[in-house]
Amino acid sequence: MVTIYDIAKHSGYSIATVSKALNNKGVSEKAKKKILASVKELGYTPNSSARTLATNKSWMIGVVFGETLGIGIAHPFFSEVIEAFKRHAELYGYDLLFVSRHMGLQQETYKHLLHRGVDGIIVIQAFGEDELSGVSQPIPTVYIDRPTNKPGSVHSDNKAGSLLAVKHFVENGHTKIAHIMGDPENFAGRERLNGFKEAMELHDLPIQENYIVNGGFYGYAGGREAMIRLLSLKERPTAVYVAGDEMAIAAMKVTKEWGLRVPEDISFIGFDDVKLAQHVDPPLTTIKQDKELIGQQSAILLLDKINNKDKTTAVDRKVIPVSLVKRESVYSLK
Amino acid sequence: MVTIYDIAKHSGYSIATVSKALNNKGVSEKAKKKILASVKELGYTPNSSARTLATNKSWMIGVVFGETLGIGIAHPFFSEVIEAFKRHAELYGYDLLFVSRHMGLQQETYKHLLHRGVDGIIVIQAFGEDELSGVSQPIPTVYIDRPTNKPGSVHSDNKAGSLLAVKHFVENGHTKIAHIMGDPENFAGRERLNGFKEAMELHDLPIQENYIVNGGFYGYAGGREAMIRLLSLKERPTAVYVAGDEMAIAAMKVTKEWGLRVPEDISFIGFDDVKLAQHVDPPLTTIKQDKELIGQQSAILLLDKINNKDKTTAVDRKVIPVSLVKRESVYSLK
DNA sequence: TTGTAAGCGTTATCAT
DNA sequence: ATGATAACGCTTACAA
Repeated sequence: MVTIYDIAKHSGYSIATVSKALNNKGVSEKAKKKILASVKELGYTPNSSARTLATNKSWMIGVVFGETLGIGIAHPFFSEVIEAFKRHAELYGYDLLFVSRHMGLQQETYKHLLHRGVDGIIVIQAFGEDELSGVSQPIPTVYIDRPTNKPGSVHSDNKAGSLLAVKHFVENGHTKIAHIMGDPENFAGRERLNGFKEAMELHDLPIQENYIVNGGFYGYAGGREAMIRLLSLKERPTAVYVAGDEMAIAAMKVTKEWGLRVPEDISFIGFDDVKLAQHVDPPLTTIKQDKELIGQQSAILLLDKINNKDKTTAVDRKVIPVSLVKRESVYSLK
Repeated sequence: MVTIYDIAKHSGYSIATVSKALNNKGVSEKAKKKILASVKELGYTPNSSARTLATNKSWMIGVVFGETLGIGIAHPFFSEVIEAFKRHAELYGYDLLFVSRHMGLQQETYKHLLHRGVDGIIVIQAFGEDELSGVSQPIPTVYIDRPTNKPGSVHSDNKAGSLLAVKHFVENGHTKIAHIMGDPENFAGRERLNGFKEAMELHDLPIQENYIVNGGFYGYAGGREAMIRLLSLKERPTAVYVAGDEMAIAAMKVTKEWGLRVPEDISFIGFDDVKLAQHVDPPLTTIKQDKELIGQQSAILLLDKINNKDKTTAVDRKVIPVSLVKRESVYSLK
C-alpha cells in the first residue's frame, strides 16, 4: 500500500506538507504541483480509516431498516426512498452503511453504529415506540415514516391522505366505505386509520367496526386476508380505502376472484403509489407519497443535524404532502 | 469517547491485556472477568477505524450498482438479490457499504472502494464490458448478472430460461412467437436473445427479424413501446417472450388497451418472477430467477475469495438454474 | 510555506 | 499470563 510517506519521499516534501497539499491547506503552488504529480505517479489512495481515526469523521451514514418488516431493502416504497436519500447524500460525499440487524436489539444496533463511527443515522420504518438512542452522546438521527420527540423525523401527511381518499369516494357517491388498515403498531397505520375515522365523521358517515380490518404489515397476504373478511360480510362495502398499494392490489385481485367486478362492484383507493400501481388492472387510484421528496428532505435534515451538532435545529420534523392520483379503480355511483 | 485506556485504568490491567481479553487471546479467566465488567460499566465500544487501521481488515463489503440503470437499489430484482446477499454476509459479520457512483467512472469508483478499505466488492448489473479493477492488488470481487474472465461471477442460466419459455409456447401450439429483448449491451439481454434463437431453431420455427424488438433497459416504458411495434405488424404474433417481467407487464397492458385479449389473442411469458407478477391480471407466467440463491451464492463466493485471497479458488463462476412458473398468461391453441 | 512531533484507538511483537 | 512499545496512516498544533 502506498502512503503519504511514499509520496513525501518521492516528492521531496514532508508528510505534513503532503497532507496539507492533499487537503488544500496553505501550501505553495509549486509544492502542490509536485506532490500531486507524485500522487498520480505512485497511484496513491488515502486511507479512510486512518483519516477517520485522526479527524473523528467517517463520511458514512448508517442505515437501519425496521425489523418487523423482514423485507428491508426489497420493499418498493422504502427502496425508492432510500435511493433518493442516497442520491442526495452522495452529493455531499457520504457513503451509506447498511448495518446488520442484530435481531431487533435496538441497543445492540446502536452500539454497532457507534462502533462504526457513522456521522449520522437514518432509520426507516421502525415499528414500536422504542428509539434507537439511549447513550450520552447521541449520533444525529433522522427517522423516516414515524415521528419521534427528540430526534428529527420525516414522514408523509398520512391523515391528509385519508381525508383525500374518503373525500374522493364521497364525491363519487359512495357511503359504504371500508378501510383495510396497516398494523396499528405502526405509526403510519395508526395515522391513516385516525384520518379515516375523522374523514368519515366529517362527511357524516357511520363508522362500522366490521368495516375496519387489519391487513397487518402491508404485504400481499395480509391484504388478501383482510379483503376476504370484507367480502364475507352480509352487507359488503362499495368502496375500500387500503392503507398500502400492495395490500390494495391483493385486495382487488381476490375481489375479482370472487366474481365481483372492480371497480363497478367495489372501488379501491390505495396508498403509496408504487410503480406498479399504474400497471395493474384496473390501474389503481391511490394516495401518492412523494418518495423523492421524502428521501431528499430527510437527507437535508440529517446533514443539517450533522453539521450543527451543538446548535438546536429550527425545524426538526418534516411532514411531506401527499396527493390523490386518480386512475381507474374508483367507480362513480352517480 | 471511552477507549481501551479507560478500561485498562478502570480494571487495573494494561491496554495489551485488555485488547487480548476483548479478542479472546490468552488471558486468565480472572482478568477477563474484571475487564469485561469494566467494559460493561463504562459502556465501552471498540472503534472500528482504529481496528481496521491496525488489522487491515474492515469487515465491510462494497456494493456497486450498474450505472446505466439509474434506478439502482429500487429495482425489484436487484433489491431482492442484494437483500438476500446482505442476510448472508451479515452472518459472517460484514456490513454493506453502498458507495457513490462517481458518474460512471469505473476507475474512480474502484479507487473510492480502495480508499474505504472494503474487504470485498459486489458489482450488480454492470453494463458494458469494462471491469472494475485495473490495479495491482485487486480487491476480491464478484459480479452479479454478468460473467467476467478474471473475477468471479454469479448469474442465472439465461439461455436455459429462453429454452424453457419457447418450449412452453410450442407445447401450447404456438408458432408465431416474438421476443421483446433487453438491451443487447447487457449480458443477460444477449443471452436471452441467443437462447431464444437457439430454441426457435430447435423447434424448426422461423426467426423473423421483425418479431424481435428491443425493449431497452427492462423498464415499463421500453416494454410498452416494443409491444406497440409488435401490435402494429400486419401479421401479429400469438405469443411473446419478454426478457423481463416489468416489460412483460407493460406489454400486456398495452395489448389490452388495443382491445385484444390476454392471453386468448396474445400470450406472454416474462422473465424474473418479481413479486408483483402473480398479482397482475392475468397472473404472469414467467421464468423465475432464484434471487435468494443468487444472493446467497454470490455471498458464499465472495467470502471464499476474501478468505483465500492468495489461493486460486476452484469454482469461480456460478450459473444459477431458472425455472418456469406457470400462471395464466399463456393460452393453449390446441 | 514547510517540517517535527504528538495524537487518534487498536493490534501485535517481544520481553518479562 | 501480563505489560511496554512500536506500528497502522493520517491530521494538526506548534516550531522553525
